[in-house]
Amino acid sequence: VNKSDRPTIKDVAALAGVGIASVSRVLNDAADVSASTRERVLAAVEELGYEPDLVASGLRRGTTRTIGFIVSDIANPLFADIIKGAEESLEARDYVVLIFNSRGNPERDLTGLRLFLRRRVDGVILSVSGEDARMAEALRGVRVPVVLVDREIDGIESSAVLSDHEVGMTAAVDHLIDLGHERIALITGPLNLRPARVRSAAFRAQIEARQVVLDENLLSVGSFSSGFGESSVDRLYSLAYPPTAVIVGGVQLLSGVLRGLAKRGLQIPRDVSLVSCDDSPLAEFYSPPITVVTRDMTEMGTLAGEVMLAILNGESAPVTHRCPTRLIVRASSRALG
Amino acid sequence: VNKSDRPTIKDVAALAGVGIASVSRVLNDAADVSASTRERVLAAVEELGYEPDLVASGLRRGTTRTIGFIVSDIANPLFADIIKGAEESLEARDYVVLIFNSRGNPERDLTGLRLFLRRRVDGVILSVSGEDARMAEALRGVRVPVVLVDREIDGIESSAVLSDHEVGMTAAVDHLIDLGHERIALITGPLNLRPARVRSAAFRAQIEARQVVLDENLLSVGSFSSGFGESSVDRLYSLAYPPTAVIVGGVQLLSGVLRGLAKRGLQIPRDVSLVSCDDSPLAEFYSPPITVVTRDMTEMGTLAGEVMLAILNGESAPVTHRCPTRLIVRASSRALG
DNA sequence: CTGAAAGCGCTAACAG
DNA sequence: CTGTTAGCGCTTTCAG
Repeated sequence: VNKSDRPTIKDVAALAGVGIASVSRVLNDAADVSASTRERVLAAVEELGYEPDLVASGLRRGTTRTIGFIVSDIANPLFADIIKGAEESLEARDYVVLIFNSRGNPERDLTGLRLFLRRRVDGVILSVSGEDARMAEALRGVRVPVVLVDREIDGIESSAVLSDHEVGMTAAVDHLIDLGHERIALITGPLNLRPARVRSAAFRAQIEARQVVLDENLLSVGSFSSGFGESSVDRLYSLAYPPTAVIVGGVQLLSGVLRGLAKRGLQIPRDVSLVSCDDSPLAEFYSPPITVVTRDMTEMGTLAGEVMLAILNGESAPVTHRCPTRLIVRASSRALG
Repeated sequence: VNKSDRPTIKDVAALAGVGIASVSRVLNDAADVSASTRERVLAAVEELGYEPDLVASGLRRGTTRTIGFIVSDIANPLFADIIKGAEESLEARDYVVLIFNSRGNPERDLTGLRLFLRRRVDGVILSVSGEDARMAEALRGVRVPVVLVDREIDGIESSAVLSDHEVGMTAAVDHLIDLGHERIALITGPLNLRPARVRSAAFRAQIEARQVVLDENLLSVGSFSSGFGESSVDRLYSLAYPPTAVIVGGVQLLSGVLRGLAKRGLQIPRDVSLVSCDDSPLAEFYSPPITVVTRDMTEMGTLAGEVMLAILNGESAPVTHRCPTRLIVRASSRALG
């Protein structure tokens, strides 16, 4: 036994009466070891309660079998699903996923990235809080595989798993216009985050494609927070010509929007039709149930994990996967009039 | 420069024209180094973009400045808040939090614990999926600090941060009885998880304390899933004497209960009064808004982090913190009749 | 004040 | 088939 109270490979070797290399062999390769050696080693491992030190082995091997995942908001259930998916594919190959929550703060993105690199993670998956130049700069020096999830960073050509927000948003706009709406508002997060950026671009594009006049006053782009949802409603319904329909671009935004609408006594769908991006228990069980654009986050995570594994296995060419979004029509949207 | 493309302390030392020990000194102690040496080292670090290898330093120092956190369900926003709190206190002291999601599977709890120990985390915080004997056994051999969050494990005397579910549940029962309800149902998760165990014990105790007849048929104890909520409602409303009020013991259970109630055309609070444990956007914005027993999860996380830091700093005596729960009366509960 | 040297625990040649 | 040995990159005595 050694000075510390935690057994090392030496202790196991001594107890088993073999060399430390044999212990290592039994625990790893399992190749070319006699049955008797194996047995004695295993017995010693058992008796000592030995757990190999992955820090030491990582130092020696140069790999930690750890993937770092930076998410912009762990409180958002969508991310929980992505993470779950990524864990599933990665853990199947004996990688463990380390999660860092940057909480909407691009500064923390950088901190998290540095943290991971110093800990020698084998790869990073990013759903960061900011897609800015500093992140691009930081990423340029990264020598491990990088996979972006629903994020795009200028000048960085890494693999990515992206949602087809265009399709979903286009469907949402079409749905409302088909119902006779022309004054459609969009409330969404900051343009430096892909979901908001792509959604608002698709929104503008489809409004114009359908020959509807685009009123810039009906665009409310700012943050994904519930508070921004509420203040946006306040502003929109102070307009001379308020919207007859609202598209909400985010789960937590929805809470705020509902609160704002309720506060003003506006009823859904009588006074306003609502479509929200990303499903949630609130959207599903609200009365009336909210029409949403939904997507399979778990699948995106799984895909991200698989892409990571592929890179780790040497398939080097960066790939981009696009994941579908689709409209689920519920009771919050109805014909104008 | 060395064979790999990542600079090491040696490269820095060579470039600065000093010994590697000096580099280490500059980067750590910062004690007893001449200004000129410091400058040259710092310049070399900058030029090379050197990032110290925490795996190597961890091996040498015997500490990784990493705390492992096992949560039973990362998709539950409550846990996101706990994690956020823990991160805040721990990161302030330069520890990083590694999260493992056991997804309601006690088997995965064990896997996660082993993973953490092999990676030489400096401590573990547990909100595990099962409080069983196997976990107790596994924990007995752990030589790093352990902090339990809203969990209790027989035979393990580690520090813990616990919610006062008794107080909240007692208030909920009192509230409903005061409103004239006598047939009160409880739907909650498995008894091998503290929140469900304590809540149902408190429920029974207070029902009896108030001299109300306890009907075992009104107790629905099984899982925290939304599906169990729905099937429980089905069963409860097939009884000859269905409840007039229901206490729901969990956030995802609530979705299922609401669905079940809606399916049968039962209106809240006209046909049934509802109280739910733990607040959520769904509870807040449902119509009618749901009366809930709430608690500050972020604070629990912060506390857990602080307790961990205290142990890490050598304050050895295990402590148990109790965190308050309180009733928020909304529109889902009203006088019977 | 600073460099040389000895490991932390493990794996991967390299000889037996 | 198995033991010995040389590091992985870093921190920390121990002598200068």
